[in-house]
Amino acid sequence: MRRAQEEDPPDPQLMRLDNMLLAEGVSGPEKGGGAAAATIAAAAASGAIVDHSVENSEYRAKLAQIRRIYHTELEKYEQACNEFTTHVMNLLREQSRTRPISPKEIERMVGIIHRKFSTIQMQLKQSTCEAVMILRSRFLDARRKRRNFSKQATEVLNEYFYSHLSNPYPSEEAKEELAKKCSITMSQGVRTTFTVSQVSNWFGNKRIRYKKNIGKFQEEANLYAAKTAVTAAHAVAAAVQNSQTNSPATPNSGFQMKDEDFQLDSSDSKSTLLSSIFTGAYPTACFQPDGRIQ
DNA sequence: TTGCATGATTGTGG
DNA sequence: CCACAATCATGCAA
Repeated sequence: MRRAQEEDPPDPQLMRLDNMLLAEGVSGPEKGGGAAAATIAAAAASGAIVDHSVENSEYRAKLAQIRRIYHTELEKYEQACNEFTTHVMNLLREQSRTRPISPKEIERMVGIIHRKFSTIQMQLKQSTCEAVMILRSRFLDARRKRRNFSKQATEVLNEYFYSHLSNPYPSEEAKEELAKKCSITMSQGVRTTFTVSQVSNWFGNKRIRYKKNIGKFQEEANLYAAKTAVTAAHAVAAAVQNSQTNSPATPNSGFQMKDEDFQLDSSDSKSTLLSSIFTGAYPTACFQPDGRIQ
């Protein structure tokens, strides 16, 4: 009775809960996850890749389970509320024989009962919302589902990165190309798609991390530089037969990012590392950062 | 179990 | 919208 005013206004929180349940497809008509599918589609469109076959169905199954529980509970409450109301009405009717009972009193009693049950409903809605949120975060937050790319995919990306060290900003088309290549090489595992945004992410991360600690990446850089150099050398060898150039490797210089301050000083250890590689296996290759043979 | 590697997201600036 | 920087959350090896 005391808390009559608590529930009287249309309660913004309840509306929020209702809206969310509706949006998630928990309340509302039972259909094969129209809203749920939309949610997933939206997540996928925004760059978060959801593995379609397995994850999607699992998500839907769980959501359907939540929906089932929600509806049965709701129905139970509804029923209980009605039963209780009629019961109280009968009692009042009984009492009306011994004392006068005003319609106002009846109304008041009914109101109290309904409010009581609506708070219970509210709790149900709240916990359902929580369950859905947890489910969503479990299944739709890509960060929780991070998988390392396959070795081959990383290889492809690294090859491009180190062969375009002077300007490691692939164009849109280049990104698409890379994404395609990576998709092909990512045969094993669940993931079958490699998107442009993943390529962008990768290059973004790579650039910043390379720049942050160039030393750490030297070995890798030399590896890929040598790799591209040797392939390029083969290509060029077909065209240019007199490869008399035998200068020691002029290491990757002039790594330019958008920031001016980002520049490789081509002075230190890498020269020795490079020459060790080049004197061994690729003595004739004199490469540029962007992979061109000089 | 811990520390580092790494893919994705968020916030900021151009 | 893009790149960057910082940060998150997970994967993985020591």
